[in-house]
Amino acid sequence: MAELKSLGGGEAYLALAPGYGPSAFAYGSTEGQRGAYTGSGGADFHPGALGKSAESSGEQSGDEEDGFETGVKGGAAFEREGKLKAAALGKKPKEQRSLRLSINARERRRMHDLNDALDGLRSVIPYAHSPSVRKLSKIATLLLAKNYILMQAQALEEMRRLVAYLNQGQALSAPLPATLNPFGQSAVYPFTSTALPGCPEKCTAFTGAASALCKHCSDKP
DNA sequence: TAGGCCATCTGGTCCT
DNA sequence: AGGACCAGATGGCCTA
Repeated sequence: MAELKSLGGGEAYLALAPGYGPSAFAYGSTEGQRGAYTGSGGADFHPGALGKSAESSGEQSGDEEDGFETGVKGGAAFEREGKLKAAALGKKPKEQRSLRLSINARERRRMHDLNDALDGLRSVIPYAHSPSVRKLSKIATLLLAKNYILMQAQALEEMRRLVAYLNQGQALSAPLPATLNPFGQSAVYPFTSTALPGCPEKCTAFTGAASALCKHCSDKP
């Protein structure tokens, strides 16, 4: 399984473990050649209909074709098992098959929704969106998103500290302490509860309103 | 050809 | 009972 690189101060926050890095996605093929729901069973799934609402509401009429005529795994086995189970449940094989098709369609829709959500996630992750670059895999998307969130939280924390520091009336020309250097290695994992001296008064005094960047101000009721 | 990634089917489990 | 969620299995496509 992929291992995330630790999130250090100036480290590339979107780094992925080997095999999930950008180079792994830059091998030319454009998306759509694969992963367009043309898998083993999807006999007549419409590749263009990736829209969630369209997918979810107007379920394709190809459910009846679900794998049974396309040689997909489980066809004959299912027929056999279906008959057995149908007998056990007191249902006709036809009803059982219909139920199975319905379940399959539901599961397919669920997975499509999941993929739509992943597409949405990809769209907000900063990486090379280019026709020449293959889209992120699912696992890479999740790992990248995690790192991105951590990076954002860290940047927010740095900003809070910077604001608190400036609010203390320090001269801007003074060298920035190492703990406030956004590019330093002293970054602390987000959501630290470090007290900011004088923050409650100074934030409001300086801006006239509680600072949205100040953890303590935003924590105030 | 092996390995990675993916879509789909399927049965089981849990929840409403 | 029906739906949602999950994990395993299977087979297809693509790249190195």
